[in-house]
Amino acid sequence: MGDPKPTIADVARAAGVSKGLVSFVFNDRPGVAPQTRARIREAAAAIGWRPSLSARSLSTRTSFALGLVVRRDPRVIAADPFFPAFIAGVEMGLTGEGRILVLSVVPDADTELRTYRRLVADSRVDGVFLTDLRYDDRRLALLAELGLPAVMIGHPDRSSAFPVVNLDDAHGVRQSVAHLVGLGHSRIAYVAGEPQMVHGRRRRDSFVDAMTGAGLHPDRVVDTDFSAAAGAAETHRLLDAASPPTAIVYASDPMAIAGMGVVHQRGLRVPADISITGFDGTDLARHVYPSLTTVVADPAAWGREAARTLLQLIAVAEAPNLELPAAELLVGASTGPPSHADRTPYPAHYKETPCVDAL
Amino acid sequence: MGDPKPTIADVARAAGVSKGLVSFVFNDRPGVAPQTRARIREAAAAIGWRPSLSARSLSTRTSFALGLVVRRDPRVIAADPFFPAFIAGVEMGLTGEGRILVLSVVPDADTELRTYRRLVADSRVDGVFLTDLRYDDRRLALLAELGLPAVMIGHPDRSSAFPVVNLDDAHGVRQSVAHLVGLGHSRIAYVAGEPQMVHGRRRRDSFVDAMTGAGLHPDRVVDTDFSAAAGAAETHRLLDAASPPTAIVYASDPMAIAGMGVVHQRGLRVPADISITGFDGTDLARHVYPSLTTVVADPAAWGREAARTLLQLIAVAEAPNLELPAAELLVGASTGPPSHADRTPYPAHYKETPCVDAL
DNA sequence: CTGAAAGCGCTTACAG
DNA sequence: CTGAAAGCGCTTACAG
Repeated sequence: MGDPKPTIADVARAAGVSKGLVSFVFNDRPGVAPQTRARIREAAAAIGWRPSLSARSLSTRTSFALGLVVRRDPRVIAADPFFPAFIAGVEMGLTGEGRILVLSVVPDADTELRTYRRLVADSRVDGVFLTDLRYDDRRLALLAELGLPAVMIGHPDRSSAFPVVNLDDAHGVRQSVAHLVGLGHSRIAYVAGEPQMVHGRRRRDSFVDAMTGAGLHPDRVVDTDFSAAAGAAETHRLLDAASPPTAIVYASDPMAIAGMGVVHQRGLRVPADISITGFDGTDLARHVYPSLTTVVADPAAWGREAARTLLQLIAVAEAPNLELPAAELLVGASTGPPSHADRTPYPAHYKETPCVDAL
Repeated sequence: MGDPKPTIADVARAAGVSKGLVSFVFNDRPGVAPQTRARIREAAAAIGWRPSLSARSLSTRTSFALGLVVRRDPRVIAADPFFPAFIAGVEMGLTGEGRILVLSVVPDADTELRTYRRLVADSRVDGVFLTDLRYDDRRLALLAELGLPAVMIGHPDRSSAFPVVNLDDAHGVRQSVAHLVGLGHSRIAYVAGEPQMVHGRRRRDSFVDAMTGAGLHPDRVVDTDFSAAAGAAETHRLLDAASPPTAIVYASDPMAIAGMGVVHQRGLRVPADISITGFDGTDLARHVYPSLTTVVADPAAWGREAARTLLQLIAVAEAPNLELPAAELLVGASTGPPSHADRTPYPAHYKETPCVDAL
């Protein structure tokens, strides 16, 4: 058997007070004499008692946990550096708060909504992080109906009572366009993410705006599912066009790297023939050749601040919106001036007759 | 107020039985007449009652949750496709079991051990997944002491009472070596992961064994921290050697892709000058140029089976070890026969005098 | 500022 | 096969 776990009654007995008083002390409620408070703390420490979470959960209807439900294709999420960094950041924001993170990965919208319902029905979480907001996102109404506190990661498409923690990633897209225009590009394409996602379309819109603002036609914009495969396929399509782009802006680093692979496969050079920019600032982007010009954000800071905001919302029923430093362009070696004349694609046997032999 | 949530008492009243009997039915305990059982189920469904998890947790000392504590540098984990896929698999194994996943990302060993202690002290989880097993892994003794059920993802370095769900990844490394040897390579290098991790060293050992078995000297083996930066740095070092390798086997796809970047940066060709193989079978590996020869495993299946094993262990106090299909080599375009003669590195201005212009 | 008691909503021997 | 009661370990009005 060993020593049975001490309970609040043991502490009360040791300190010569009632259980209620011990509870008051451990919940920082006023109305306990400082010396009594100290005596109770000492008694608890001596006995090695900590309040039972299960018991507290039952009487306070609190779970001391936060939830993150991720609706993504596992294949896509595996290539996306956002979530691991975001989660690590959330963890930082939770440190010392005695709360944990409940994670769920779901394949589709129905499962997603069912998962939230269930988390609430079982009192599994005290609040949730809303990532990957979509247009007409059904989660907003559901969570409002369920009365579950939530913090939105990025702005939604409509007003909502939940606080927003935002990081302006569109800024990085605008910088990408400005950078390319500054280099002399005019035929710039954009390989977007999922258009159903608010951040996906917002980035795309900011590309269109930046192009229009520069007096250029944003007529080479394609949507994808964010996968490397889609990035590669759309790159082929763009390059097959009668008037192919001289630069391509991608909505993610994996897609940009896949696109770079396509460019190389077709015997074209980066950036001499095609300039390429990514989005995410992944570690890998710095180590491909040529190193990727990309947009870096700080998803860990995003997670940390989102956690703090959610904890505040849960604690005092309201929390202000928060704006984080915008995503910034990091210029690598994958962007450069376009060639002065339009070039036709180089012969596909480039790779069979490698340049190095020709030197 | 709305309608207060129904309790077990409401169901008992509606069914005309005692609360205890309702509890028996919902816990599938024997000794309830089938018709009574049905009547109680109906009453509960009509009322919309589900047992309160908090109340069950308090009386049964069960949390209905499983834990995963990941000790990894967020930057490295972001590039590693293992965890997202593994977690998605765990989710599949949990479906319909009414259990959730608690995730924690920690930076170091002390925090890691403290996290397990805390999960147990607060009865947060009924069992945990042990990934990234290390030599002299202190978690094994700690969890045994705490009495927390655990399932080991891969074999540990010593015997342990916890069940193992294994996937032979070393097989893929052996296949990589055999593939390269078959192509005619003899100077094959290995860029390993962290040597403190059992799977890291086991893969490295199997590389050494495979080389020795082929009558070759495994004298080009370097350790890394699994980061793309380390993969790139070690690649430079290997290629700077007096007798550089003609093929490099990497312990991860991100390192292999970074290594490929280095090779290209130095004006060498893949695979004409250097063959490269990776490990993980990431989506991106198929879309770099040339496409990466890599080793594919099924981390989602690993997660699913690990979840099932852990649930079984928790339910009946024991579960058998499980062996999953081994990781298999997937040949891409990044491996080919070596050049017949030793070549010196090509001039660094390769990229300034591109081959395509020379055509 | 303090104490005794009810309540959170289940589970589980125990007696019948 | 069934019922009444104690217990899980807290929190929280309520009375003093």
